[in-house]
Amino acid sequence: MARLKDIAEASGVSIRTVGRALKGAGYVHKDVRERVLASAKELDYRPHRLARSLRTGRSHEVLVLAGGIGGQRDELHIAKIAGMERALRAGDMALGLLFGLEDQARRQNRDLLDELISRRPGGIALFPGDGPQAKPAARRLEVGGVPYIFLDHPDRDVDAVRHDRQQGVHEAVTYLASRGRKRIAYVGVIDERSRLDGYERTMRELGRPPIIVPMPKPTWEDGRKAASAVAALDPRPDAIMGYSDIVALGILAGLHELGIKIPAEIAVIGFDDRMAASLSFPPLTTVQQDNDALGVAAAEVLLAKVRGDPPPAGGWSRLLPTRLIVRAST
Amino acid sequence: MARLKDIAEASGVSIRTVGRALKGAGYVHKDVRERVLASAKELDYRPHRLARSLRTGRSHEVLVLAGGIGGQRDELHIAKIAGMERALRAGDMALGLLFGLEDQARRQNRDLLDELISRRPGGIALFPGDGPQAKPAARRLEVGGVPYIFLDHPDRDVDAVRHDRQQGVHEAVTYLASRGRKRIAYVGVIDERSRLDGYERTMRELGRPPIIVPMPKPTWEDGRKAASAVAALDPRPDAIMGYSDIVALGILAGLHELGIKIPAEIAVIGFDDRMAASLSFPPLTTVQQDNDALGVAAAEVLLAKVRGDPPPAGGWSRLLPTRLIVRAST
DNA sequence: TTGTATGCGTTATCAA
DNA sequence: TTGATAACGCATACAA
Repeated sequence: MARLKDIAEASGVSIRTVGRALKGAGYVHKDVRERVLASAKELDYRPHRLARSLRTGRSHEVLVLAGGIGGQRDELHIAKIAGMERALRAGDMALGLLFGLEDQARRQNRDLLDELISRRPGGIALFPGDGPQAKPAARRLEVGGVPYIFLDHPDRDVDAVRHDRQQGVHEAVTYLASRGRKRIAYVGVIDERSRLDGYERTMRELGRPPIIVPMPKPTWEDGRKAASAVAALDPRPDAIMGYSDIVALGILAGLHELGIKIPAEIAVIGFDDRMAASLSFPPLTTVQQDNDALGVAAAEVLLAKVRGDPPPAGGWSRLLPTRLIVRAST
Repeated sequence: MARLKDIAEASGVSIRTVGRALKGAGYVHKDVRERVLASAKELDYRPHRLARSLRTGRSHEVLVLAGGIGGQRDELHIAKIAGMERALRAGDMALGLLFGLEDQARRQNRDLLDELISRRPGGIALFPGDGPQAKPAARRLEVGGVPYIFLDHPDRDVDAVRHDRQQGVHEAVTYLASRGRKRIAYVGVIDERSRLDGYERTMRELGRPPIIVPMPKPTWEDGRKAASAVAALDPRPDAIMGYSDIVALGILAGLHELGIKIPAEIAVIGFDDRMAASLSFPPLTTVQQDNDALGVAAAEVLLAKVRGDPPPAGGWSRLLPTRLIVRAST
């Protein structure tokens, strides 16, 4: 593979001149520049990124730490990563990917952060559910001078790009009301505030009492069980705002078992717009999060941090809008 | 960050000695070695991978080209990538990830392969659906001396790790027969041979005539429509082997609309074990492909190629078994 | 058993 | 406007 030296010899100038000509900066005679560029093209020159990084001390790689338990193989990750990669590549950065370890290996996950830093990346993007807790990890990265961004991490104290879940639920519940639903229940775990806050706020706006059916874990099975609980309420709700698509699909299954017609008797809305939401019976209305856009936003923050841009007023964190996808379950 | 030089100064020896001591090869006095190792630990020494690679000419990175149209955000990719990453890391290799471009940018995808090669990776893993066609891409990589592996690519002429789809269908259809199903239909696109071959072979084994319901595209909507076609057959099939989970879930929806009971009247099996398969009503019996294992296998082939191992008898390609996951749809 | 010196390909310093 | 040359951190041929 062609080096600067090869181009220099081919075009009869020094290496330094080749460097200037290719970079486009500094004084280079027009004729010389053209000659050099021609040689470079001819030899199919590609800069050796390693050598460049070694010399400048600037990394052209962003490391992404994905995974941890459960989330490790989450389909929603891939779109975020794809968005990041595209935006990073446009900014002349490559993306390196690592996965966290299982739960029992917490200590090894701490070491993992060390390893990430020791690879001297230009920046680090972290998914929630990784070994190290968010705040200590962020502090460690700040101390180490490594630009970082969290993706969709609930902890407000760290720089993160997030989806506006509260707004998503607000739009969904408002939509249910606009379609004439009178008794809209919320089914979900109650320790996740953003969605629940969105629901309660909206019900207040609508002047209606909230109907909250708590569940221990946001699983399909608990969703299925919750369907019975909802159906047993008197008066019975005519709409359900589910915590997630997984929960909502469990609710769908539970309602089917009870012989309850969807959406005629009860409408159901999910959250996430997983692939499964478009493949259910009936296809599930849901709140879509633009994961590609989230990845792009994360990359943009990282690129800005790498460039040394000053943090914008209000900090680096960004909140992205969500969108209601209406399907046949409402 | 500590360099070899720092350790050398701290322990009062030369850089060369530090190198030998850390590597564990060559003659180093025991006391000296201990002193050096202690300093290294104290200073938290981490080798600078870039410098090492630049010097040795050996890359410690494998690039993964994922994506292309449609498949770009496929949830099944993430498990493969995770498996690869884990296995690569164990082999002291890092994973770099790139995504192909949309269909209209075919020419740019050709350039993409150039870019991959020009980054001088230790190896390259390619997902199907990428811009360059498999055979020319493989030849280009072979000429360039870059070890490669395709993941689940149908083209038999390239080195690839694949799932044994034929075997998966065989197991599924055999299972249906063992559960007393008499008329087992196959619903799918007929230009994909491996699954169809598995079905036809099994029906032959069972001494039954095949019932093939072709569909134009393997989509949920076409699956839904195919359900009517199946239901209209006389005699009506009592089991359906679906081309994929997406198709099978469409079939489920179509059967629900017709008021046909699943699995009492018709059993349904899918293929892929997507997340959606476990979230449907009823949960879908399906053929699981161990994508994590596929990623691991791909990494192993790549690591062997990088080491310069001779190709095993029968070539580098590997075929991985699939597994039937029985749920409530059968 | 240990040390010196060189080069990987690039960028940057400084002089010409 | 251009060219020698040093340096990034590591690995290794060669000398001691």
